Amino acid sequence: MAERTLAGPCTAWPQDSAFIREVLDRIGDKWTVLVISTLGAGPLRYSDLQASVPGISQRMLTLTLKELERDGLLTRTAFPEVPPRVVYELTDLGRSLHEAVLSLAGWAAGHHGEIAAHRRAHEESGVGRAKTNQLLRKH
Amino acid sequence: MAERTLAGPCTAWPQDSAFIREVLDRIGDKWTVLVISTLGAGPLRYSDLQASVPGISQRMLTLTLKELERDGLLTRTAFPEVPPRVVYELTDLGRSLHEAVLSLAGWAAGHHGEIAAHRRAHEESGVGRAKTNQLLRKH
DNA sequence: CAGTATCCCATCAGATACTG
DNA sequence: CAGTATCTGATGGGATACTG
Repeated sequence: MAERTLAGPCTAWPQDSAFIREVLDRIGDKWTVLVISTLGAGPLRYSDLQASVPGISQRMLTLTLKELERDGLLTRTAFPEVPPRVVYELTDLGRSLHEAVLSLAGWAAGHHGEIAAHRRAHEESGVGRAKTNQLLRKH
Repeated sequence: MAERTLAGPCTAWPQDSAFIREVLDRIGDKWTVLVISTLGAGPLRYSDLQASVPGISQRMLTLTLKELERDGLLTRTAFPEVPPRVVYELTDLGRSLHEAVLSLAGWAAGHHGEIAAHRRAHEESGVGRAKTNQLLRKH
């Protein structure tokens, strides 16, 4: 087990494939990385988070925060004042995940142009001409 | 733009947040990383892929492969024989994504124990005692 | 302010059956 | 062998209304 390459049949790395699924289930949803990245700059209260993540609903913000807190990626601190004030802050674990996501973002920024080009090429050669035989008999 | 930290309000990094979404939409699904990692060891034909990724249905394998091909992450080569033989192979782009995913897997393997511990702690203190007041008035 | 509680629907993915 | 086609249940997430 000196080299962990995670290549070949999944049955050869059942543990690792389970771990990957766990992380991807965590960060693969619509809002988690946005919340984590937003908190990457420092602690924020609920309403500020909602303002900093455009489009997120109260429901999804609350759900996302609860899951992240449960997994120890952030802390929730409620101040017994009126009106209430609740502050969310990344833990060390949360910050380390943020860094891991950043490296993925680096790949994304570096290669998304290449991917976009491939998609356009595919639309032209595939939809435009080659597969016409298959597409024409649609109803 | 010397430092790309992806921290703070999402409105401060609209481009990057879009790129992240694109990658996560690609690798965040149930099968993509498993297929990519499986092909990381070398080219495989359709039936071998299905055998190497336990639980995947024909439908999902086909869909996943099509999307990966469209994005230029792998190539599909059909040999005009009978019975048919189709071989899938990662492109350079696909291999670079595989590496990016590996670093995430490294984080997962290194920290999943910590996360699991947090979850257990949460279940004991949260479900077990503290939030009883809220839980008891369930219907 | 910081959440809960419901309703509702669009998409995802599994199972099954069929085909070049 | 390498797919396609169709049906269907699960679930993710938006909109809206209400509360301590």
